Amino acid sequence: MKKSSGENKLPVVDDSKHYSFFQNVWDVVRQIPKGRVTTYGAIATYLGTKSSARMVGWAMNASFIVQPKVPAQRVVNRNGMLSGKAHFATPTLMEELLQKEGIQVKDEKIINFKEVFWDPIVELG
DNA sequence: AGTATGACTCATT
DNA sequence: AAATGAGCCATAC
Repeated sequence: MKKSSGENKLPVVDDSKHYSFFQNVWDVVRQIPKGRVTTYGAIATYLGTKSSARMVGWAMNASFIVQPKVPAQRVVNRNGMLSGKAHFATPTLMEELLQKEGIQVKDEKIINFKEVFWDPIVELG
C-alpha cells in the first residue's frame, strides 16, 4: 500500500490488498435490499474475518467518501440498535432513512429486527 | 513510536 | 442479568 498517513487524512482507496477489506464491506452493504438490515458481525463473518466487526464499523465511517453511495444506515449492531447514528450528518438521519424504507425504529432500536435481518452468509452464500 | 480509542462481539465472571 | 476482559486493527494524538 502507499502511505495512508501524512498529508492524506481520508482513507486512500486503491487496489491494494490492504484496502480490499473496506471495498468488500462496501460491496456487501450495497447489496442489502431496501427495508432490510444486517449487522457488523454478520458482514465480518461473511468476509471471513469474523472477529473484525470493529473494522466494519471503520469501513462505514469511511463509506461516506466513496461512490457509489453506501447505505450505511442498513448496518446496525447485533441487538438491532442504531449504534452508528451519531456518525451521520445529523443525529436523526439514520433513523429517518430507515423509517423511510419501512423499518420501524423505537428508542434507537429496530422493532422487528429479527424479521428484517438480512444475513449475507445466507443471502449471498 | 507507544498509547488510547472505537459505528463490535463473544466468553467469562 | 449485568459487568468485565479479550480479540480485533485502523486512526488519532
